[in-house]
Amino acid sequence: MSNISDLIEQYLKKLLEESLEDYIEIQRSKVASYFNCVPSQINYVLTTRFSTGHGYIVESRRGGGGFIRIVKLPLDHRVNLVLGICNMIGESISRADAIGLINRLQEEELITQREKRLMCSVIESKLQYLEIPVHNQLRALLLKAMVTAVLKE
Amino acid sequence: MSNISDLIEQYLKKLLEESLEDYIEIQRSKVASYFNCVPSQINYVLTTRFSTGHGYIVESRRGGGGFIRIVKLPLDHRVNLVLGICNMIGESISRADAIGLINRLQEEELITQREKRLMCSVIESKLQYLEIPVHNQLRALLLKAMVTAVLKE
DNA sequence: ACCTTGACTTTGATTGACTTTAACTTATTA
DNA sequence: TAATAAGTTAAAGTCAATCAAAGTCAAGGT
Repeated sequence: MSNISDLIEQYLKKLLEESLEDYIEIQRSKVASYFNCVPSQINYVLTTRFSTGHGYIVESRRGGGGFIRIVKLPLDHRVNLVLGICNMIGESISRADAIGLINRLQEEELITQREKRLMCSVIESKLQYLEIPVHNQLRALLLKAMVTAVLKE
Repeated sequence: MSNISDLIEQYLKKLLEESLEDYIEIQRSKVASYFNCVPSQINYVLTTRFSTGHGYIVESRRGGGGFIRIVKLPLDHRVNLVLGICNMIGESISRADAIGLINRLQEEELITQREKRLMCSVIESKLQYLEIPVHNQLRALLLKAMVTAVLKE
């Protein structure tokens, strides 16, 4: 215990709990200097403890007035389902499997018809520049991003 | 997060919303002194947040009695809508412009909050690990596919 | 294995010096 | 006197420098 990363993790989770919203906005440099560490340490904590796999979404903006926003996904069974789905998708997925999964989501009424069309259009768009293996990875990446995004609420 | 540019953006959008017309006319120097910033800051906001990519047209006149007119393009003529938007997107689009366009679609209530989040997640997903040389082109491709999927009907 | 650090990169915002344009005012000329 | 040219002032435009973040990555530490 009490390595800096754990302390920062606890600190951020406390902030999230105290927040009236389901998210917090921090400044990387502020948090870093509060903990007397280099700024990139914050990135380390974010990627190791606040990934989508852990039920968080991290957004940010650089430049003057930049910030990092940490969104906590509500942990109802729907979300668990989707986290499970993300796990299922893994690093790579075929076109057919992706479409199948999207159809499932729609049958379960987790997404609307329009959202299904939208997601399928992404999966099926002709990415003529890419090699096949990269294509499967790209699909997985995009699909997970999309599934996560529709839940974030 | 209270950088001046964001505040100016909000201010102008509010003016546009309150306006009875589909445009507003401002004086650069007035707005600048209202926000206590240099006049060219207004230009920065206009080019980064009110580009045609974002669905606005900016016209102006210099000299005595000069002004800047910001026209909000109605994105609502269903028939040519998809074609027009795809045209706007072109072969290549920056991350910022893509997000701006998606925001416009939502403001115009052509897409829902969830659909917006979904689309943004695609645009913002971290593709950097896959070695794709042409991010801007890929973005354009995906965005056009999504717009078409969700708006054609 | 996980954590910590720091050099380097990328993105975004702010500023100010300089340029261009348009309207107004005054002087000059047919 | 009316038309035109020249000068003055009041805008807006451009661009490059600088500042202010956050991101990446790899090397080293525990």
